[in-house]
Amino acid sequence: MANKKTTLKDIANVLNISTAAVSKAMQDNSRISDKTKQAVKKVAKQLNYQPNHLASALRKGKSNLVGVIVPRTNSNFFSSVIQNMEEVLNKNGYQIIITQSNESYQKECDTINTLLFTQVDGIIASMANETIDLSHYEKVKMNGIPLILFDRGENDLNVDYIGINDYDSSHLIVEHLIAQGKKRIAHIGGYRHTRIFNNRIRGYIDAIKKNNLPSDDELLLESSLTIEDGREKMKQLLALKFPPDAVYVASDYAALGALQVLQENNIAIPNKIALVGFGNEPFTAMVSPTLSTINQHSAEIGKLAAQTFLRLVEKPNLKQSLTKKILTAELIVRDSSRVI
Amino acid sequence: MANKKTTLKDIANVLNISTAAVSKAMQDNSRISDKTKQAVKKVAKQLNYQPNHLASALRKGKSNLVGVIVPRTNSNFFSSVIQNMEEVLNKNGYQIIITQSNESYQKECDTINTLLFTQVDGIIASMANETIDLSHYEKVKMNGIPLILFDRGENDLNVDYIGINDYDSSHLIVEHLIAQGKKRIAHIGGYRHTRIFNNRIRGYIDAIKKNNLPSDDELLLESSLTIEDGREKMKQLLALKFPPDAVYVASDYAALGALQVLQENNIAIPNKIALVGFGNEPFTAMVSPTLSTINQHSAEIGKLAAQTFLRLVEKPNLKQSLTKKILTAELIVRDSSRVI
DNA sequence: TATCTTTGGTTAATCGATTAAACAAATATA
DNA sequence: TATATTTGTTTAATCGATTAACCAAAGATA
Repeated sequence: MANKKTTLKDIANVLNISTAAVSKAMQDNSRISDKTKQAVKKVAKQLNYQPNHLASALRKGKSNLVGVIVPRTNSNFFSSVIQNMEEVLNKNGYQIIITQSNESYQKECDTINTLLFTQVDGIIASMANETIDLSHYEKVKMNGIPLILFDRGENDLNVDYIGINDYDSSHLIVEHLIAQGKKRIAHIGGYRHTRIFNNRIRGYIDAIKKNNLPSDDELLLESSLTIEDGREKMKQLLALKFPPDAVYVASDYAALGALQVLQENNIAIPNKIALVGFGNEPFTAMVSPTLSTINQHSAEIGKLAAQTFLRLVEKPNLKQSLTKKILTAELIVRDSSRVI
Repeated sequence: MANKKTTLKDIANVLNISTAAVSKAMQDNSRISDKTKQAVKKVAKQLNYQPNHLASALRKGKSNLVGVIVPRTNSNFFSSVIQNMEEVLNKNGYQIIITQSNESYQKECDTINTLLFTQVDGIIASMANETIDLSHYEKVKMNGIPLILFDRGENDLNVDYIGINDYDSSHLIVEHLIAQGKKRIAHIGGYRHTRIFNNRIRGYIDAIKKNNLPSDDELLLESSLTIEDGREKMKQLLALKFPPDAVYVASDYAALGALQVLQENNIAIPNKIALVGFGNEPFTAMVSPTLSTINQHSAEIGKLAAQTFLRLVEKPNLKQSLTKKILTAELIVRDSSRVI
């Protein structure tokens, strides 16, 4: 039994017809007789025929592959976005190639090269923390394939973006904390150069001002928002002459670190210090006390990103422009900030 | 500015040489003069040439793509395995396509079809919980490309496997719990038809017997090991006439569910009931009390799987056989089971 | 000087599927 | 009956990169 893969030609030889006829039969072309179609399919099954995707992709100029770039797959947010994206795309005949940037600019560049090299039909990405320079993304645009950003995007690229209203989310959180009687609210944020974190910071500052609360520079910290960062920054806040009575952390992971530090110091949550995270990672409902957070609608984002790609990929002479789809985030109040 | 992608032919036209010469120049073939090579590379850069991977893959009969199948990407174990696998493979010129089976047999079949269709050069997989029938994996073997299993494998497939010594891990855990003075040890396990869970169950039973402890059918439960299952099964154990004084859970997620139930019932951990999980997910070090667990060496598994693939893919007339690489798991004792 | 080697390419076939164009036979239409 | 249309299929070109085989010119060797 030869191990060679079966090709259209093999089927054609068996039936003594042309490969063209076989190809058309497989596609149910109306110009091929039912008799031939049935014969072709029967032989195809017998020979365990697997179409060579490379060949058809080369000929058709389409790989039916979509590249997906995320900072990491191991957060529930990204993994859920991916899963929903995949569902929509699979249904429409596309496969996805998932890659991780690990928050590294260099890895993101490499990854984009790889995806272009693999001839993907489009790229759906969420940018790494480190990324400031955008030339690698410009390269994607120059290639004429759709580029869709989600969550971590950048206006300057002038492409489609799907995300939540980060600015308003900060208002939601700050006003919720004020309603709980909190007066000195700190923010452990991400780095300003990332648009979403910048928006959360701006939202925080404006909400503080709007409500006539003290806006103290000491209360606003930037970090990469890992668990370790959360611990570090929380310690910093506790060491202040006037520590905050509430802390809004721009990521659930960092919030978890902050939570640990509070518990290690036997600080009553939420009475002494209230805590709110961001992202609605599953563990936020599982830690004790349960953590208030923002639901980012990951499933919806995944689906919308996929649909956007599908819409764009149809357009022959693609010329993308900044098109934002902003979902309304939802505050989930749990024990860590429910004073009552 | 035309949006068409540059091909070798475009470069050849500019320089008035053959595409063959260009192709060879790009590969630093010794039969091409340095002058030509430099000229080619210069023009290639100017025209922003991106080699068409489909074409070269088709011609060379190699896609340099490796398919990876995991139940889900959002556990730290799988995400870490993937990351390490990716590192090794990237270094050797391979890209990976990550797919998720979502623990579904049907999705796993679809996924394999997709990967074969995409002409991957090999598949590295960890099987879905649901999977019992193995014919889709047989199809991979018939295709003549390497198949490597990790963590969730199956001897009957006769391929390479990388995992830990699950059977011995159960002994480690049971004996640790006995050392803490525990006498009635329960096991919330996975389904027996999955080899690794079966091994953990066998290890548990044998360790119990070996140490002359009561082996009570009520103390051994099977489930899919989600958080929800953990909660459910823990409640079941608490409802027993003689509840256990220690519970060994075959997954950290289910252990977390069990932990919640214990806390909701104000049961002292570990004094009244000790708890041990499996997998060393990061949250196990973050919950309170911290959760004892088994380190599965995810990084090592990822690297070994990748290396195994690289070794196999070189072999022209591949004929795989059952080759197991078993790593020694390590028990991490934390507060949930440290009685002293 | 005659022959062999080396250098630096060119030509043409190939990977497997797709598809525009051509064509013969059967059927319909006038 | 003559012409037009439909049906079913074949031929041949194509996607872009690779490579075996070939070739001409320059340099080395006897």
